[in-house]
Amino acid sequence: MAQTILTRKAQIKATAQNLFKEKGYSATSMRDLAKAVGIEPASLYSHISSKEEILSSICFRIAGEFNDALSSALTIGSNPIDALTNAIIAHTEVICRNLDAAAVFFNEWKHLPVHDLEVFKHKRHQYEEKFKQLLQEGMYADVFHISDINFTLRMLFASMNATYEWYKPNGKLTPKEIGLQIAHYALAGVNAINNKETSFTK
Amino acid sequence: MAQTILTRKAQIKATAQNLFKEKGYSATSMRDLAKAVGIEPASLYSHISSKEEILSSICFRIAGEFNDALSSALTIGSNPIDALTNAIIAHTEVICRNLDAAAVFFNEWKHLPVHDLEVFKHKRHQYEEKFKQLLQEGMYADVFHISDINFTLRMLFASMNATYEWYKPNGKLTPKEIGLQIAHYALAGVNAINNKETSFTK
DNA sequence: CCTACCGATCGGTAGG
DNA sequence: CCTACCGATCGGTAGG
Repeated sequence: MAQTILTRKAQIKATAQNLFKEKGYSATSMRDLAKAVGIEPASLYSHISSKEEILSSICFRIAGEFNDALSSALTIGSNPIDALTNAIIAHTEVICRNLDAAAVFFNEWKHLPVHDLEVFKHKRHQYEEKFKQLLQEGMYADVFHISDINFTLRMLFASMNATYEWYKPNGKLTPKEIGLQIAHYALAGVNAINNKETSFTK
Repeated sequence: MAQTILTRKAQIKATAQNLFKEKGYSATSMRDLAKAVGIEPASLYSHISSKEEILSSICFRIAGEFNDALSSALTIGSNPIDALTNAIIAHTEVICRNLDAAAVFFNEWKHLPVHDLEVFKHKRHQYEEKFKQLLQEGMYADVFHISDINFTLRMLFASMNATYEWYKPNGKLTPKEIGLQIAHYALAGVNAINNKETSFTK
């Protein structure tokens, strides 16, 4: 019984992720969602309390995955290059194994109810600050040479976050390889001292 | 008289660009738009024929600006590095002088009516191909060293297109400086032979 | 999980 | 550019 409810709830969330990605949150109606799930619109409310709640759960679940993946990644590396590389790979892997939800996370967060929106923006800022610290540590160690750290941070997140737009699960690059390539690209831009030895430069 | 109509129409479009950016296309109602313009909802239809038409005009106007800017930029440069740098600067400048419209262009194109959507995707693909050719020309000239050209193209567009998210008209970087920085970042990632002489590496 | 239904809002038109 | 209005659709509830 509880099993059935959880499964249906998970199905609703997975379907919502896909619809929100394809049509956007506002253009997806609860009737669209019900139809895709195969139940009547009113029946959705036995499993979820509101449309906004679905969006919040998607956005905060992904936020949590990013945080957890980063924490795990940083327990491994030691020097700035490895630490940044591992962080980039971890971030990219989260996107690649949550393609629909990541698209919603990046494009639909502005439709979060006001309170959730504030929490969301705060969490995202804190997360980005951790990457900024990784860059700073590389600068202190004189291994990264960065003239504008905020600009570099923007380039890095732009490179990583666009991954959901083009990654294909059956493509030639694995999520890990993509992360590594992005890391090489970023390390070159950051003029890391060993960028001549990366496989990217071939 | 014609002047008044044109001015009102321009005002409606400018207001729509701003609302579509802030709230998204689907979540912006014609009543929201009318209120922001200061007229009754029905009065909008004296100047525009439909909500979709506003979106189409925004998306295709920006597409045209990107194309025109790229054409102008490529009449200047000669060697691959200058050509790519000029193209990147041109692209970035279009974004920076059309902040609202560029955000709509990047995030709301999926709501275009079907026919316009097909045309839009085709134009965008053609435009991206021109940048791909610039990368290829640099490879033929042995001045860029790229292992995966599609990957590099994605990195480049990700870096450029994210600009609308953080550019501030009164910030310390001008659009041209931003374009130049992105070009240096990209040229490092592409291992251009002169990347050690760029100002970015300081 | 369904039937039946609510008030609010949607894009857009008629007619001036 | 406005008043008046249309049918369609919205998110969600009552009650079973």
